[in-house]
Amino acid sequence: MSRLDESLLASLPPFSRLARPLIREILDLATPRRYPEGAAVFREGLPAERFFLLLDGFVRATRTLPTGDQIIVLHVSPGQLFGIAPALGRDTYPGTAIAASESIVLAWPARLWASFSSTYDGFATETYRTVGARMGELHERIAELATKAVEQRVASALVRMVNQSGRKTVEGIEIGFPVTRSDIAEMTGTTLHTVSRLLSAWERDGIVRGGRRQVIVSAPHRLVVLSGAAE
Amino acid sequence: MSRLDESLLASLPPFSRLARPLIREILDLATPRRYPEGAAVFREGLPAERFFLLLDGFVRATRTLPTGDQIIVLHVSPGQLFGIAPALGRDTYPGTAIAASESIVLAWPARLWASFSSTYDGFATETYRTVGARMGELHERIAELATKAVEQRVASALVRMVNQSGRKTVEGIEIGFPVTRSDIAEMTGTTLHTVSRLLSAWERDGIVRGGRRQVIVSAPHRLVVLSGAAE
DNA sequence: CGGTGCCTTGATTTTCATCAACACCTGTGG
DNA sequence: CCACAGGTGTTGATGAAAATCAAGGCACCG
Repeated sequence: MSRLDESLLASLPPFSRLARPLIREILDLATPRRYPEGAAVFREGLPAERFFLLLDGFVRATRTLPTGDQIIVLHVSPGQLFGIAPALGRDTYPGTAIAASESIVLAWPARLWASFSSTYDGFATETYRTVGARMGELHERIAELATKAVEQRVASALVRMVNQSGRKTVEGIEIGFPVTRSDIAEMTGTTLHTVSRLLSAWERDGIVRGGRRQVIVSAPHRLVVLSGAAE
Repeated sequence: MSRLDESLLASLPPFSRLARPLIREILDLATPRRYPEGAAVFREGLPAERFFLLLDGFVRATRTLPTGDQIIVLHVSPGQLFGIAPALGRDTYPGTAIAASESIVLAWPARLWASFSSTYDGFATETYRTVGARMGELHERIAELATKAVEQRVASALVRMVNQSGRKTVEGIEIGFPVTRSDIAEMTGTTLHTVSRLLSAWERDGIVRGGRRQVIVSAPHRLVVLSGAAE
């Protein structure tokens, strides 16, 4: 297997304060892995033996309830750490991580967490900064679920995905990984029927263009308005 | 002001691994404060100048949306750290903290965070463990809001409060701080009308007894069933 | 070329927010 | 000490939003 290049990490927050030789050390401890679309990186409840960095692709974090319903908690974008249960003193993963599109990932054994955070200056700080940001998003989601109507929630979810993974096309901005109506329903706490109706209506209005497992947003600003975000 | 006793902290997770003299040091750096019911410990968006430990009472963390709606994110119980924005690399508080009942709190300046976590072994680890637990709760809440019906959500909220703050009385278990119907609505993303109707119905069924700003749960197990928790 | 997964659309039903009115408790100030 | 105001709680009537029930179509894969 070819050696990984240091530039992969140099610009990412947890590593940005580190000198090249240190990055080399860290990289040499990592195992690169490839996951095809739909493959699980780890599963809810299993021992948290590793933590991960997403290099390329998109990963979906889901959670299954005792009742059997599943919800999509968040999407991980390239450059982000995930599965950082070890950083939070957990010994099992709180959710399942599935590759939303083909993904390339670096994995480190959980026991290295402690040495990374004590040895590499800024590593822990930067990581906890992203934990803080993620908690902020969770609060946001809760607030949204508690107060907003379904239409606004679906609009928000699309806006979020566009911001995280949008790719420009001639038709508008395309969400960068396959999404089904049912996925969107699991993100917003509604049903695929309602999502389908909303997308159809928006398509008639020229706000989005939908395809099979695909959404292209042609009028992002109008979607933001629909989402009821702060003006 | 009288000197604080070391035993206050010795049994609490972030300090439990520390020797008495170290606890003394930490305690001498703390400012004790008292907040009457309804007083704000800190407010959303303000510079996070301090972090806190709740010694006695209950603190409610709320968040206000651009639209003006307010939601109650969580309740802090005695022995827990809160306002730990500094630990997550934030320089403002993400929410507002209000004393739900008269509360006694220790406050430390935010800049001490870094030295605490590097100097005192286990302090950071234990704190991040509680951060992890709190994230777990947030996931839980999201899942609940996304999949459960109002009745189950209200039942869950009561169960949570009972677990956190329940006091045994002759009539059943009483929630340990004043709660209005409207508070419960803000926790569950519903309206005070619906909460009132549910509590009335449950009172007829002998599951709870309600009073002004008070809830006593007489049949906790039946409430757990209603909440749709895992069996 | 049959099957499965994904999507759409209509009809019906349920849940819960909203609108509305009133009762009660508690503390305050005249 | 009483009146009254503001916060709290109850309950009924109504309507809108979204889930559920139902049926079918289309695209992709083996």
